[in-house]
Amino acid sequence: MDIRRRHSWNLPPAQAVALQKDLRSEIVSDRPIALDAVRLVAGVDVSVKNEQSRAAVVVVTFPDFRPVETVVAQRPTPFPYIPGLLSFREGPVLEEAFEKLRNEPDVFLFDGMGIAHPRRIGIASHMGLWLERPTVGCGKTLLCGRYRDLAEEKGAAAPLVDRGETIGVALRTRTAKNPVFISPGHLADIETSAALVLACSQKYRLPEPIRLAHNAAGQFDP
DNA sequence: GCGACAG
DNA sequence: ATCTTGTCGC
Repeated sequence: MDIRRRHSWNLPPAQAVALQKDLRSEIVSDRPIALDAVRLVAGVDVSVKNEQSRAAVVVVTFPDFRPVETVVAQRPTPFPYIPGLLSFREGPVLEEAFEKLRNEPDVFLFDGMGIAHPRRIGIASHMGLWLERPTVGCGKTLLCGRYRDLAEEKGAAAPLVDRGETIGVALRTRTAKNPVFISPGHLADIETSAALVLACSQKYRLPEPIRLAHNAAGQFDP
């Protein structure tokens, strides 16, 4: 699919932070996802091994998760892992993978944060600006913010709050398992983002599209 | 200054 | 993320 390149990824950390502060005003995080109209959901993930990064995007039907397309891309890892700057590490290889996509997913699920980020522009939000489509962040561990204890049952949720601002939700996708952390990426809101992730969670803690992308990105031979 | 810190 | 075997529990 056609991607709107917004800037170079090749920036020193200080400039990357400045760029995030500049782009954050463009993020739309209060727009409900039209869940009734969702037919295709994409799961996005990146694996890294020996200086090489591999991205995988798996498109599945919704709400029954039949795989309709898988694309992968691989290239040298261009940027170190710096908390808060993940998009500059994974952005280049993701861009390459997205360009190979023949389908136009209604929404993209990312392994990582959306606005639940110190500058409110995690990888799901940032790539949302390039994709110009609804994106949702689904992280396994917290980058910032706090939340109250939540019930043990699947579906239990608690607001994720940072500096007095509600930036997402801790959501239990499996009973008695650790919650995942959901936040809108772009063109989405907290409530429908959480509803979508829950609807995509079947037998495992991670929503099906992300799980499939994780497998496709998997371990590989550099 | 100190602690925290997606993948 | 990745390095890594067996092992405890449903």
